Amino acid sequence: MSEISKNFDHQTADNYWYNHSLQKGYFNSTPDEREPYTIVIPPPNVTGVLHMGHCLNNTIQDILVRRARMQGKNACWVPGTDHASIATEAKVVGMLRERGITKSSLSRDEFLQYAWEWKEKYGGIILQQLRKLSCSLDWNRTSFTMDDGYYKSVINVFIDLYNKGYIYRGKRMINWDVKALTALSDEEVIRKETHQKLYHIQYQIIDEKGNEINEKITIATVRPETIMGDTAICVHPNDERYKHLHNKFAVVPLINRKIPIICDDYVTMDFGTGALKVTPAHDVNDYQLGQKHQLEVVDIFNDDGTLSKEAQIFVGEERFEARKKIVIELEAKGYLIKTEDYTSEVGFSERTDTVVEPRLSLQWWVDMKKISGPALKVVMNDEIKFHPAKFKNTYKHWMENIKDWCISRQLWWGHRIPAWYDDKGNYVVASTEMEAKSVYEEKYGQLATVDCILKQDEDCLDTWFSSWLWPFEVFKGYSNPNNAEVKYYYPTNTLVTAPEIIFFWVARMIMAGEEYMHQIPFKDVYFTGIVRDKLGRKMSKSLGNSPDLLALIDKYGADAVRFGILIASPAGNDLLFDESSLEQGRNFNNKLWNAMKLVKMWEGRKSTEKTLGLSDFSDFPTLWFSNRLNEAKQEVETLMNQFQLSAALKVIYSLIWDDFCSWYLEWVKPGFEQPIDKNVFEKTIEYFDELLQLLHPFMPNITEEIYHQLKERNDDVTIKQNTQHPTPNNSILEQGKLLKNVITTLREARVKNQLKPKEEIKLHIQTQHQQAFT
RNA sequence: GGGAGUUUAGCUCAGUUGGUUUAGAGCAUCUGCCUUACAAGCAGAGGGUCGGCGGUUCGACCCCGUCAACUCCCACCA
Repeated sequence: MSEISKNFDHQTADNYWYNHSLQKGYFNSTPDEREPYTIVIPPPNVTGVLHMGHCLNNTIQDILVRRARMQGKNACWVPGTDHASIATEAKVVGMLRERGITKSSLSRDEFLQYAWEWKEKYGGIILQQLRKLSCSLDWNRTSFTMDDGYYKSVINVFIDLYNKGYIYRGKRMINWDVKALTALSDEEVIRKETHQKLYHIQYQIIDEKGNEINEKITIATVRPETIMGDTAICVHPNDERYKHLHNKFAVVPLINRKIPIICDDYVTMDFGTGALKVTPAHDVNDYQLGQKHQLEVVDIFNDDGTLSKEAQIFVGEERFEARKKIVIELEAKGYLIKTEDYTSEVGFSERTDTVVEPRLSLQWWVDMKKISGPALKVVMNDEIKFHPAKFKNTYKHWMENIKDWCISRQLWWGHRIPAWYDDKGNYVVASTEMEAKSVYEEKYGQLATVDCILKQDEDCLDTWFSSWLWPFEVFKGYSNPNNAEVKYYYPTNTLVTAPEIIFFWVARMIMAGEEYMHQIPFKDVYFTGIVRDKLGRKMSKSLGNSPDLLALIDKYGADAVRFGILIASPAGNDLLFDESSLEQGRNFNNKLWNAMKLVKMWEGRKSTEKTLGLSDFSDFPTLWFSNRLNEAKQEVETLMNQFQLSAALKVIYSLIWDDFCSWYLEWVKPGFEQPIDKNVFEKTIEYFDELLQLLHPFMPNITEEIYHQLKERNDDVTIKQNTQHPTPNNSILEQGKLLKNVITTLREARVKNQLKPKEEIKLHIQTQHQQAFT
């Protein structure tokens, strides 16, 4: 060991000791006779860079895994990345645009080649960053949701669910992202309060024969550009104002289409004018109304949100441009009779932040009622435990009102849907073209002609349709359910994830686990808080309030970052991130470092004589501290078992700083250049070791380094097994408290009465102590 | 509109099946100290009528009611 520096140098510790443990292969796992402890990482987006959320999430996982490893379990933490179809495709499209290439000028294969190149180049970044955070992942097991085997399993799961009748193809109202040209699930739509205008538009009434009568009806709408898609006007059956218009017709302004006036109690009489224009192609509720009343569906939009030929007017205009223009025209022609300000919630795409367009489309769906059955039960009966438990309510509510899952995405980057179509719209589901042909022939007879080829669906599957297999597919559990690995590692132990993806991911993993492994995928789910800034705002790129994590690691060290984020992270609550907690972590590092320096100074001054420092009160300090240590270990054990990691760290922090450094070390500290009792010295090293072991899962680098600085040895803290913790002796602990009080009182007395410091205190302690303990 | 949750020191949070807590911790603040481990430190100090009101009780931060504020989820009236 080199000379001990004045302050702790985190960079040495971060780099050296972490690489050292990696080289020794401590983090690699293979099945053996030990009890396994398994965590699969929530795979970050392959395009991602480490942010504060990852930092919190992965620090927690690393703590759990390291602790299990130190308890002698076979700890296995599986790393990997998610192909993240929408996010990645957007990045690749952006990259191509910078090079002057448009996606539409490329073939599917050409595009995918660029995408894979991009993935190879940048896809590993986030995993490297996890190393910087000192995460003890089993790197040999790194998985990717589009690895060959994984890809095939996803496809086969689709085929299997289709054959079971759980997957269907249906025309449904979906959320359409006009920028990404893809369908979005409800969960990917963010509703925002938006200021709008409510336009009151007048429609001419005509009778059954088509003759104009002297009557008009006024509807209120925020979307005047969709009137060309109107196929009815709806009023409440009991609304006296409109009773005389039942069974009459109205004329859509500007395009003069005749539409019926229908009645439905869906309409709210006192909202707007009490009359509703019905546009089945462009509104979810209107679509349902349309189905009920068998209305015509007129789709007036193209994929990209411009008006189609069906609109008849403003064809090719962007939807919001068209809105402006149509308002002008309606006003000019006297149809617009009133405009009022109105605020309501509008859906925005989570990915592109454009206004979502409700749209009818043929999509692939999973019938969730058929597959979700056991997933509710295993959470409600605590077979899978949620921490904190309050998320059970949220989960229950969603599961009981579960809706079908739209799994097709109009993207190229992802798992291509294994459906094959002929030119008449017949289709079959099969894993390859060859297979598709034989299934086709079985189902529909011979292909009509030799030229008539089957064409594969252009769409990809939703990203979550691959990641819901993650807990078993990283062990090849679908393709080979009886392989030794999956049998050993599955079910995994703990899932650590964000509450935001409880439905996207957690619920669906439980369903997939039950469906294919006939077992739950994990026993405990720990939901972390959301990382917010000091002001309580969610961290996001657009706000620019997300600090550069790697810069923070450089500045404070990985251990300090881990400490800082965890100490500020109360169980079950959001975390308000503030750099000052990292400073606290750095200071704690330094405190430990200096405690080590102090103890090292005594090394050459061991004496066989009883030569206690400040006090001469026999063996009390060691007796007291060993009991205090055991007490704290029990507290930590209890807290860790309840997933109260932040509280456990606080216990360790105060054990080390207050009890060990401020009390114990001061008590046994010999006077300047005085010898120290050999026994006490050895005990002190022993306590220090145990403290390092306790702290190691939280702050692996400094504990590893001090462990080796303290004493020459052949092993590492990383694999050291935590020692037992006997029940502490309460009367000794009480005596310790008493003694602390006596000393504190004396110190106060010193301040007030100007007593001399050290010698006076020593004297007083000796006499007071004898009174207290003899 | 429906559901869940929160409200304790400047900030972030603990807390008790209701009685040794005259309500605790960390951070921040203030005061004094560069005392041979550590100023990234040490020794002290200040700071809360436990969201408001009412009730149950010998006794409530803890239980009940009510009001208020905030957060999240779900559904949504054009």
